[in-house]
Amino acid sequence: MPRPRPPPPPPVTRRRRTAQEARDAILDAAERQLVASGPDGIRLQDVARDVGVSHPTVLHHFGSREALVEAVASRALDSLHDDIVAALRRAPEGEHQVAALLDGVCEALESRGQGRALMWLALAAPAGHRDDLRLRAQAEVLHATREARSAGRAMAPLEDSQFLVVLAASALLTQSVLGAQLLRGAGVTGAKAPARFRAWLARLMLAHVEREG
Amino acid sequence: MPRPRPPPPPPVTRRRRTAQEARDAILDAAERQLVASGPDGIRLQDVARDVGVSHPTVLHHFGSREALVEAVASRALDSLHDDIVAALRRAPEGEHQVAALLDGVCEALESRGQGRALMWLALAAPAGHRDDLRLRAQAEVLHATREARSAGRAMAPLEDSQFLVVLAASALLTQSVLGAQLLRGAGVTGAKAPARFRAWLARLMLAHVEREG
DNA sequence: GGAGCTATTGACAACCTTGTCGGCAGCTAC
DNA sequence: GTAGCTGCCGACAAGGTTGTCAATAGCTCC
Repeated sequence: MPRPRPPPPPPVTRRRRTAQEARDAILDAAERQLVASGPDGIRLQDVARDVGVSHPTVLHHFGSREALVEAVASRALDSLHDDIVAALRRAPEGEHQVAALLDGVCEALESRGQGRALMWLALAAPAGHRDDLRLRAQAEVLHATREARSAGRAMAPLEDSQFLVVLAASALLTQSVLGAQLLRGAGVTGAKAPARFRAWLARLMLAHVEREG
Repeated sequence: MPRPRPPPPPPVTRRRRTAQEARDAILDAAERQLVASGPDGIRLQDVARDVGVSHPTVLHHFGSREALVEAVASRALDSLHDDIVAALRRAPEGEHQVAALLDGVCEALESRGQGRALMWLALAAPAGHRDDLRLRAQAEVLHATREARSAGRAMAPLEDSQFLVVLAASALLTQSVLGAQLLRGAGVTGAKAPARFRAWLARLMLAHVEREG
């Protein structure tokens, strides 16, 4: 007779969510952990406490820690991708197009720490496992725009547009991870330094495009 | 009488290093772990096994895991800084100066995974703890060079040089972490893609400097 | 009101990690 | 050779992690 009645359990009333609500809440908490401490920093106990459930509940919904990490990583990358696509679509026409575009992507990378999440995952990935940065389409759009503008004049090769996209992605991603740290390290001061840097980068890219076609 | 003689220990002959040799070997192993799995991935047991000692030996030499991580991080960052300074000094004069410089810094970042180590540490750092990227001196050297060249003509502000250095650092660092992943994601193919990208970046920077003074 | 489904839970197990401790064993100096 | 310093080790402790399981308790449907 092993303890037929454990000490009368405190008459707490359990909250019962739908499976979807529970999964979402758990993913939210896990994503915060991912951004803050990386995939290895995701602890079932912490996530559970954050959501207000016990850790077996997390396992009930995701099966294993590994599956949870996979789920949160997929969701974060998809959401980042969607945000970036939305930012690109939102970019206005005209002179300040590039600057606004960079600002939009920057917002997508930094608003919820998605840039950090991406970098964590890239570092932790077992040697090129996640290789879908999905920049190809953006490079092609940029190149098509340049072709339309050039109107038959000398035209830079496709690789030039690809490199431009890679350069912008590198700069914005690094900014989202290192924050103002890199700028401060170089001696740039002021609260608006990141914004100034983005504007400068936009001018640099624009000048390059106008020079090279 | 608790086991006065455990099964006669296998007559292995211990290897006895000097304290310095042991510390260095342990740091080497811990650094490999740091590059591969980040600071959180450094396990005393793994490091010890890698070196060929028992884990209490590691604790004997460093006192605690935290101290070991701190030591390996400091050593890695110092070594990276030294390598980069050496690469900058080595850069030749003349037209291909910038390209060679980027190649040198790239080598310093990638040869032993130092770029990955830096990014791991930046991500894991508790909100701007390590802020010494030490780019300021390099920005100032670049600016001085430009001033000497400009010879009194219109001169870009110091911030322009600082942004240039930040941009180059971002691109090279991202390359060292994401490797060819980013380039492949943008649609760039070929084994020499990273080198081509660096050469392209060098031309871009050079063109900017010649345009802006 | 009652039955069934299932989200939820406490208790437990197995494992791994850091850290401590006493003692063993190379190396050096005398 | 032998005494001492100290690098090194086996064994153990304490705490934290993931994962299992049987049981509980909300919610919906009848």
